[in-house]
Amino acid sequence: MNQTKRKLVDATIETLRDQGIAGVSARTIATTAGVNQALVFYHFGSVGGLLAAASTAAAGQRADLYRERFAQVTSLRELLAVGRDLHEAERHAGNVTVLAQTLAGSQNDPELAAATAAALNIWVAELELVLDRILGDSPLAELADVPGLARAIAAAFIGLELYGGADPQGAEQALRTLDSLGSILEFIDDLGPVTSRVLRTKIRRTT
Amino acid sequence: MNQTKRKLVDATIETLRDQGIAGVSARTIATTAGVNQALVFYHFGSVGGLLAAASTAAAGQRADLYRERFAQVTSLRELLAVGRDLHEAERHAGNVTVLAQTLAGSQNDPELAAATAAALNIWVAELELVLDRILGDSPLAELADVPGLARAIAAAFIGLELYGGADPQGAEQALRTLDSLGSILEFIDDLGPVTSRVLRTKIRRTT
DNA sequence: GTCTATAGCTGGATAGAC
DNA sequence: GTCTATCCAGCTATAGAC
Repeated sequence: MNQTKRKLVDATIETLRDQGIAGVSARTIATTAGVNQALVFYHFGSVGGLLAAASTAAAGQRADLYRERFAQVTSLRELLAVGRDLHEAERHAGNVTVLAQTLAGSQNDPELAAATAAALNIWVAELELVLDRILGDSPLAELADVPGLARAIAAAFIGLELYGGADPQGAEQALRTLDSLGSILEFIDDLGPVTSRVLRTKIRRTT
Repeated sequence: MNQTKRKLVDATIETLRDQGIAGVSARTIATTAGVNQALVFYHFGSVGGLLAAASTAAAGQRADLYRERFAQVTSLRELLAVGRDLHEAERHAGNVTVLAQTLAGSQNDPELAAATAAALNIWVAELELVLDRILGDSPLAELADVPGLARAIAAAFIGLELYGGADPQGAEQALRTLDSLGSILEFIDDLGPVTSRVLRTKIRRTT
């Protein structure tokens, strides 16, 4: 990848983090990158194209970084802990914000919507791997189908990220509660065979 | 409230729903409202002021509408069902999208951030009421503190809304899984006294 | 309270020199 | 591959007629 292209992608992430989707333009990005505004169109065709590329790049790079951490997760609580770390680290780097903001921008830009969905799927795929491994034969796996759960977690994570932008304390409060919920789910995970069977039956009856 | 002001607020909601935060401007909103663009500044001072007003209005009106439904909720599953209805109904009306998009716009606009946080708190307050009533003395209430849980639910809901804009099928999959998770939590809610005690002990040990 | 008109700026996008 | 220069559309915001 070209040096200038990379600079533009990095600058897009930075601009998205600091200004939000409403603050991005070929000019603001190019200024941040220290290159000429026309290069946005030369390299990416349009601002939307650059946003899409940045969205994909941010997700790809970061998922690579966290793959090893994910691989070591053996419980829901640990998964939550990784999520917390990721939240902290990426809040400053801006990679989660990129997803949140491009997601918001996807409303009126089908091309960006496709790219953002693809970027999100990178994370979702990682989550599916972890969940498959963690849940294994626990009662949780039986009903909380892994693909759906992975998507719910990713969406909730994005929502929390955005929420934190408007109300940091509220978001922190929510995060603490999620830790507690993790304990509950872990409890389910550790159920004895008898109680576990009761749960299974109960669940089958309600679905 | 003035007729024109109302028209502008309604048009803002509509524009936010159809174009996203990146697509709003005094002109696009005024055109949708069928009034002159200068009136945005006359009535609301700035586009940001109008966004803030729309955010507050959308949340207030809708919370009023759903208060009765919320009051009849007696279980987590029912709460989820109301959430699903709200999701469906408001996706078309655009009131949830307003929150999601103004939340995204809050990144670089402190005034809008404050207004959006206030709007979200309207929903959070409703949720707290319901959760307090539902959870009562269940084992869940002991650790999943209600204020944090209410905020987590609101944030997740917003995240799902945004996610649905980029990947409708993925969002639907996630929603289905949340229904299942509701069953699990209800199971916890119905635990016998013995198992319930085991859970409490376990939880105390981990926090 | 609502309109027209306009100043002044920033936006996307392209042509063409280098 | 990068730059300057430029077109034109759209933007916020204000002044002033009605």
